Amino acid sequence: MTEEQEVFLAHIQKQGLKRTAQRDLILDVFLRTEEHLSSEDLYRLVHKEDSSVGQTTVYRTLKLLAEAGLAREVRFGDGLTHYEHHYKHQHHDHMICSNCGKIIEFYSAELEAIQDAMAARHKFEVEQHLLRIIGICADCRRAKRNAEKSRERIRSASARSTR
Amino acid sequence: MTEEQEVFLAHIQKQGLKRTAQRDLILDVFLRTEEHLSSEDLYRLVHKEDSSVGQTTVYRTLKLLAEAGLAREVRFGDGLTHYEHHYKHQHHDHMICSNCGKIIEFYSAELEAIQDAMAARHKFEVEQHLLRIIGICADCRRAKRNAEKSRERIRSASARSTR
DNA sequence: TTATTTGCAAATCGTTTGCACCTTA
DNA sequence: TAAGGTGCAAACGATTTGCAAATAA
Repeated sequence: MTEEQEVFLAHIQKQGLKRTAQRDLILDVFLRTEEHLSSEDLYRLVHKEDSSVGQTTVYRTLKLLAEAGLAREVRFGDGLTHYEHHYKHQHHDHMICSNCGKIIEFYSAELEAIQDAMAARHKFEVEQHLLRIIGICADCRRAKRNAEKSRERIRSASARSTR
Repeated sequence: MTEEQEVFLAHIQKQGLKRTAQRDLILDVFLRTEEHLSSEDLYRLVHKEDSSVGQTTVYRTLKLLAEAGLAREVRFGDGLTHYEHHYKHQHHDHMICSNCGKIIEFYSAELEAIQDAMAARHKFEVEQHLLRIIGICADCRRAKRNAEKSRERIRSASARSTR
């Protein structure tokens, strides 16, 4: 039994809830991914392994995983709720590629320190914070540059042929 | 005519759209607020002044204001889309009180600089970024402290009377 | 006159809930 | 056996869309 499974079991028992095959499977599939899955994403993966599991159970179990401290809800602003691993995972922020959707995690102690200082200046007690940088990732920038070069080659070639 | 109204009119004409009484009113009401309104909030305010305007028109006009650069969509993660003034407004971030919902705007050049540096480190081209700090505001913290003190007074008073 | 806009109602989408049946402790 | 859990279908709430009637250019 992995540490995560133990944490989940402990949470379940502390709350007087019950261990079920569905919950075990959903946790298992969740732990096997390293993405920022939406409930629907996870449902599809779980459904592949046991098509009798319903969407509702996945929604409810993700809530449970969040309560147990194993998952963290993240709203990227696309209307979906995403979940990422949270157990023993350091706090971090996200860069999201608006072209390909890739998510890059990053952490900066300075950033954290300044945020705390800004909060303190407003006598604000921080519960959580969320930083999202949206833009174009290195791969997509390279692809874009290549596409431009390629267009240029075609242009100059056709200029030559019609000269 | 205010500068904002001119910007709106220019945008409308450039797009081959039409100026209407509803759009004028919605812009006017929007400009008179300094909050982070949801579409529903704005609808209620507009409705008070002209009850013939429909919700749909408010939704559509807010989209238009965002395109014209007069409003900015902000998702705080409460499921609603909020809009704030954007024209000639400097970029800023938000602290949101989880108790009373108050929104504090703040800006830190250092924060911006570090974000850009983090992006550069990942060869990431920033399009926009969003920082949200959630916690308890100064007022709510004070109220909480007072409530505690008051509870204590009652407790010690009743202890005295039953002694 | 003609393309655009309007308000309504219906549709949509992610998520939640009510409920009868099933399972765990 | 009692407390919980499940899957389905229906309900939900914010937003969007289809449409026929109204309006600006």
